[in-house]
Amino acid sequence: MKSVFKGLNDPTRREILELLRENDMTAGEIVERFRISGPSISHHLDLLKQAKLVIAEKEGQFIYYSLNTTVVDEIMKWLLQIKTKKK
Amino acid sequence: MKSVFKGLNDPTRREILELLRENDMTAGEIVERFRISGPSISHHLDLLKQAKLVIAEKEGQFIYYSLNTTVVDEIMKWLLQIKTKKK
DNA sequence: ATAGTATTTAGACATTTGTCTAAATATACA
DNA sequence: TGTATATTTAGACAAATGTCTAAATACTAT
Repeated sequence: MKSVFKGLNDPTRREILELLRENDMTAGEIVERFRISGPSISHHLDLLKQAKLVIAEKEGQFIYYSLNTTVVDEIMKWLLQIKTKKK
Repeated sequence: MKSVFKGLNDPTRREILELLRENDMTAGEIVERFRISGPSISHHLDLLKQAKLVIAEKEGQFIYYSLNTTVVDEIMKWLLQIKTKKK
């Protein structure tokens, strides 16, 4: 939960999630979309992975990243709970 | 949007939101619920206010804080969008 | 084996963040 | 007016964060 909020709290990471909504992508393809260095993107991908917001799968020399939306449900549940004020 | 994610990215602030779900509270009442100093809580309240997650209303020497859930809708919308993968 | 490509790991560095204490501001009341 | 209460503002400081370059690892193909 904590790691999910952390994962979402960076514009680059949110943009990565938006990209992955369209298509699964390799780390390299993701890097191409940003002006940030490869290692920095790799670090962001690691945080997203820790938050279980993405899944990484190795295919040969590439690593494919894809969205994992099950964790998003948890956050939505929490937000919905907050939304139902008692008073 | 950015400030909302930031607002949500701290356990103390999330706990404050959960408290305010039950009842509107004064700054002092909120401080009592934590072991953190008054100024620190005040700072968290300020961030929540900037994110428009809470509303502050002065009543005499007290300041009442209450939830503002309209911003939560925005986040939920974004999350829903992420959830609807294209591929 | 060697060289090339894809990606991550390591380490450094500036910025942001969360916390604190001390001081300032605002209101209530005697 | 003066004192107590409620809350914020200011400034300091350690820890966390996002970025970079250089080096390491893993796989492919010549």
